Amino acid sequence: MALGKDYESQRDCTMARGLELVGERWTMLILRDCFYGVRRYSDFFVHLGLPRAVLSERLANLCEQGVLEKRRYQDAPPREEYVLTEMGEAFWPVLAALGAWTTKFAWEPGRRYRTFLHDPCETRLVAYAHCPSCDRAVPAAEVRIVPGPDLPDQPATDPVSVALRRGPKRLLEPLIVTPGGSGAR
Amino acid sequence: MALGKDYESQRDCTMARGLELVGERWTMLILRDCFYGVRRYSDFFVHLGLPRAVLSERLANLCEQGVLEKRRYQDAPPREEYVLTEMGEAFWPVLAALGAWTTKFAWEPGRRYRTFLHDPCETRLVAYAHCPSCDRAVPAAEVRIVPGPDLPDQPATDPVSVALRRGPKRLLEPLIVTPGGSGAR
DNA sequence: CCTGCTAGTTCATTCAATGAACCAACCCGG
DNA sequence: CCGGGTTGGTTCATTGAATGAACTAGCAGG
Repeated sequence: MALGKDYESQRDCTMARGLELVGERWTMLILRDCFYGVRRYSDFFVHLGLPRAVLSERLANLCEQGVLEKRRYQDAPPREEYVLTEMGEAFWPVLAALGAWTTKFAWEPGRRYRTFLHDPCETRLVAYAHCPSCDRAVPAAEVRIVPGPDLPDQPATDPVSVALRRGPKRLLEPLIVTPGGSGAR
Repeated sequence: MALGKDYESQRDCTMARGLELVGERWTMLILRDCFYGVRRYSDFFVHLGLPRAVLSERLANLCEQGVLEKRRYQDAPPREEYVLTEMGEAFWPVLAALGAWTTKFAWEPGRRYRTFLHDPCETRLVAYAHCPSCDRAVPAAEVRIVPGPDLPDQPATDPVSVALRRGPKRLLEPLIVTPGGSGAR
């Protein structure tokens, strides 16, 4: 599987679950095009230059997941368009964060990169994880990982999953992995 | 190519460029594990359950791009660890946004999802695109797309790229694509 | 009736992911 | 100094997805 969509071993993680929805090749670029205002099959096709079969499959998948909605905007001749749902529009922070990260750390000179400004004030966007209570940006080092609830099913038994359930623990702290029960490293 | 890494047709877009760095299958999950505190080859391996060859290739790639650093933390026996660079740590908002999006829109009941809290105040994180000037979250509809600079090389000629260069334009506004010069739709 | 446009489907080929096996360096215990 | 265990890989046959080209279908307009 190539950038296949399942990550069966990662059932405890929302990020992995998200990647099952949008992590396949081309999918995020299709969503980006939706934000650009692209709505028609043929426009996605000419802009992205991907195989038609892949485009069809991805669009159908995104509709099925509720990220896009396919709707008829004209009856004669029948024409369909793909538009972002509320869920799809809510994906914007992910793309904004990705674009901001690349702009800062992987900018390649000599390319005509588009930029994104806050229209009213013409300021370049940034993207943060945010704490609604403190009302400020939260760096990874201040984030606590909280293991998921105990459920009747069997939890993952690999040493790393076990260590992550031992919590509490913050991001970026080295994880102490104990292979089989004794201390390591 | 399966979630291959190049998107040659998308040279004008920082998001596509970012996906060339981290968009391949497994790569973002490796980064997530780095934030979890995983550092050793064998720990990535047991936790992710991916083929060793893929893990080796992805780690080498991330090091080459400057996202991770491979360093020896012990000489006898020689042991290596992979840690996030400044660039790698700056990727956190992308993962946070992805996790928050999934939590809100694609939560599957019956899974032991980990959650992420701002440790000092125990508040669940959100993620936004942010305007440093207005100091507030910026929804997609308020964002202006600014075409990249004019450069000596040949710009993309597909109708969608042409339409995007006509700007100014906001995200989510339907893009008027003119196939070959006459109005469409 | 003929042409063109949109929105696909089908299919042979290519290339990456998978998974199992193998390998090498090193430590430790006997 | 021999054998077993751990770490950190590499190699390779197999599978399955992406690619790209060809083909199809519905409909409008002339």
